[in-house]
Amino acid sequence: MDGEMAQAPNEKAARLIDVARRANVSRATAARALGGYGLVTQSTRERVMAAAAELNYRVNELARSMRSGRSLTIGVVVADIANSFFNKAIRAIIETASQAGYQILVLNTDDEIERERNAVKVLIEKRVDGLIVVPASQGEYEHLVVESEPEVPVVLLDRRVDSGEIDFVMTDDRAAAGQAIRCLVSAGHTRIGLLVATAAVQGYSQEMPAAVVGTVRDRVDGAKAALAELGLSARPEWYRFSQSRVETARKAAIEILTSPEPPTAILATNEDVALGALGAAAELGIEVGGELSIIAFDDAPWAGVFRPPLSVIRRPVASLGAAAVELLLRKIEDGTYRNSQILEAELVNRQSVAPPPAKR
Amino acid sequence: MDGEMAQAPNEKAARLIDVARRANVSRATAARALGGYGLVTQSTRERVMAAAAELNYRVNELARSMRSGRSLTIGVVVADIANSFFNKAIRAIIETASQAGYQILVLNTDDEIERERNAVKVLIEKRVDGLIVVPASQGEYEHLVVESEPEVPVVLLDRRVDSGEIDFVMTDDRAAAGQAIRCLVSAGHTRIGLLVATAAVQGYSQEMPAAVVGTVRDRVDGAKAALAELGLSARPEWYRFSQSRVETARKAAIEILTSPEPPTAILATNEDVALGALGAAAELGIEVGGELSIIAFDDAPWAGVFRPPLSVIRRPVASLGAAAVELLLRKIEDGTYRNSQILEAELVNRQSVAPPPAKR
DNA sequence: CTGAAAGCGCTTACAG
DNA sequence: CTGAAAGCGCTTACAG
Repeated sequence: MDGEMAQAPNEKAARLIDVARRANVSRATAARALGGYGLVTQSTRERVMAAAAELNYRVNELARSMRSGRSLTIGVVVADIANSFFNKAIRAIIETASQAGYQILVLNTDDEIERERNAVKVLIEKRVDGLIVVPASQGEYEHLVVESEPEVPVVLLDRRVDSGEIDFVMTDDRAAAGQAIRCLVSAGHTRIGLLVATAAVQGYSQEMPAAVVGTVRDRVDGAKAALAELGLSARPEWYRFSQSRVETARKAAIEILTSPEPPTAILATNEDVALGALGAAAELGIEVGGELSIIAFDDAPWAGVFRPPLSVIRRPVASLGAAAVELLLRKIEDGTYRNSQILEAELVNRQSVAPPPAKR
Repeated sequence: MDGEMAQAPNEKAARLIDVARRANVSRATAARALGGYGLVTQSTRERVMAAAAELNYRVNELARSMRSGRSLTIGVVVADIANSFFNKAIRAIIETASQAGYQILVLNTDDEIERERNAVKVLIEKRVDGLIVVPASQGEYEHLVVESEPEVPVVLLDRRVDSGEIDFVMTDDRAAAGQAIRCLVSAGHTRIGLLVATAAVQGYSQEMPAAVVGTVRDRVDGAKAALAELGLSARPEWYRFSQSRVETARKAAIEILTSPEPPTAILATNEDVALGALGAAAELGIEVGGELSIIAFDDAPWAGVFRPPLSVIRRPVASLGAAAVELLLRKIEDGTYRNSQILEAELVNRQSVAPPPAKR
């Protein structure tokens, strides 16, 4: 009768019971027809569907979640959503999760442990079914093991913590750093600097900060080990640990490049510090891919277009995001399921690596 | 008594009633003490707080939301979360919203209207308190006016639609494009091409697709109007409308640059197509900031470090995101509040603009 | 195959 | 200042 009016504005949103009444069934039956579970006759289902359409019914997921105990929501806690590596990962996470019917609640921490703790707390209160976290600290992870029943499964992305209890999905950055060093050395370099991005320092420093995250440590250790294997070592003056900001990294790189006997090659551990190194070279009039060789972690969108095209370590970021979701979903199904993953990275040697200048 | 045991794993999560019992008060009183509203004596509050801490109580926001009718969640529907403009905007949105106690549910549409419709539907079902949308289409917006009571306010980001009913926060792209053209013309250019990013086309085309979004149209119209004002016109061969992918845009740019009488300058309407133009120039051995001048929309992180440093139109992306949230929050408070905003963009002329080559 | 009832965990009037 | 009761909108056993 008022079928024509059903979508008029300013009507109270229809509830399940409104649909049920219009279809002349009980709420239970209406729920079954709409939810596609349990048994309903074809004709009942059609009647309910029609009623729902006429009333423009939208299920209240809040109510559904409360009753069913599953929110179909995953919380993502990330260091910096504006970083190109993380945002490609998030894109893959959103994609993979939504295919499975899950939505994503994203929080940013800027790698601050306090904000991470708070983010986890908020997400637990929102009753997410699981958590994907890029942890800010390797040692402080108590907030990540969520004790209550039902347990909230956690998967770490890109980094691990000092607990065997929490699964992670990351790349083999130790091996990747080694690959980069070997590439540089076989091009003839013996003086190789390291520009390392880390949230564990204000500004930048020459010493590795103690609180550095595992992934950062892997990259540094991997580089050092490869160097040692090749009979090389690195001077402290060639190292800088900088926060992940282009401007800060630029200053740090300038120090490296103006040291008495500067390196002829630099390994930069992420997009921001790579940009800093490139900026420093430009400012000092040093030709990249000529006087100075550079390899950077992560194949940022601009890297291949840069002059010279930048040699990079390409990490399988979309696979990493997808794998994190898949692992998390399995853990949501089965609380005892355990399975960390380490994916391989690939060196894409474009044109920012060249033999070192002959002058000595 | 079992205070020490309170955090033991595998206990059922404490509920309000558990806290209430332990503190010897009613649920209502416990809720008031915890929620910080209503009246409670100091000593009662302390007792409740202590009980909550001992039980490691976490409020169930799902239940709270259902009862209170507010989910403290905002839905964000964006074309491409991996685009540097949008992800900086999202960063600002998350920041601003979380300061006000709201969390963000993000969905990606790749500028597909069907996915946008579905995203809005899902978010409504999750009972978000409001929606920030980068709409994929200017004409199809029925799904964005959510009719039921209570109304779900919507703010458009970066784009508007053909409805006066929906508020938006965007930049004055028409003016910005005009500014870019004037900069190019005063450097001496008369042959200026346009490389336009749009989701309204597969691959790329010379004609402007009909379904192009308002922001794209603004940029093209703004450029054309400025050209006309200066007594110049543009040849169709100098125009390409390309989907927002570096590789596609590169091919389109190559066509422009190899046309019989190629332009000496190009205006690129976003990061992806700017990268395409730069890639094309490199491939053709054309020197940017010499033979070819380029201005791009959006100050991507790499733009200032590029060789030559890229001249760009810098849009106030963080302000845009923050403004969208603030507007939305006001609308959530007051359903009748209306207020669109158009922010100004700024031309940052670095070194990719130079006089055209003298040869003719 | 369908329905009546209970209940998820809160908050909101309403009494007192 | 505190408590008993109702209710937000669903789904889940349990009967029939």
